[in-house]
Amino acid sequence: MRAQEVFKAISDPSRRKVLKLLRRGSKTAGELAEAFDMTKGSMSHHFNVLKAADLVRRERRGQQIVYSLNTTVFEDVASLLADLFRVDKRNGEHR
Amino acid sequence: MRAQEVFKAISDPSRRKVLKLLRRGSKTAGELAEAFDMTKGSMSHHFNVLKAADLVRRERRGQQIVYSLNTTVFEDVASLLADLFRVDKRNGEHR
DNA sequence: ATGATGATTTGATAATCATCAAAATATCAA
DNA sequence: TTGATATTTTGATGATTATCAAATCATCAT
Repeated sequence: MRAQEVFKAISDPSRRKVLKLLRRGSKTAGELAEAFDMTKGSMSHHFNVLKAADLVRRERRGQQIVYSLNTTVFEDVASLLADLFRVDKRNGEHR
Repeated sequence: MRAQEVFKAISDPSRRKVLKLLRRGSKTAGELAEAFDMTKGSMSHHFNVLKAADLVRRERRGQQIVYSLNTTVFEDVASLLADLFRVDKRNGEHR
């Protein structure tokens, strides 16, 4: 997993909203776009960022494209975050 | 907690490195800056971003300033992340 | 008060990013 | 193949961000 791409992806509120919308189940690009006050082109950009971070899956179904959450990445992100905050017990405070 | 500021803060590799350095204990601004190939001014900028996100504590000690991890935010970030990926059991898949 | 040291702030610049409108691609249906 | 629909890609623009050099601020020691 690329921490860089994942955190960048999550740092945008629109993209977090997309992820939230996908919690209830997969949705087409159009369905997702409807929930935003933004052009479909812009939305497509966000989808790409989420895909690059491997946070969503993409699947074509006829003329539409269905997006879904990729929950397997969650564990990676979580452990990465835990690692980031894990205080080292050895070695003391600054003096 | 401001999700926006926290995720933005964490999305930068230099800032994540700062957090990692602080896991072993508090460090002065100068000590932290030494670990980077960057001016102290730039580092100070990163410190500000981390502080704004409440990810670090800042304390003056004489003529130096000591930074330390604020681990209490960790729980907030973790639960926010969990929420983001929590799949809703009710309501089915896309049809 | 003066100088030295540690750190932040400011102003400028280049890079990255979000957004739009328009063009391009893919699929379906006639 | 032509047209319609769903979506992505491209090119441009404005906003944000990371970075630097220089200036400023705060503290300490003389």
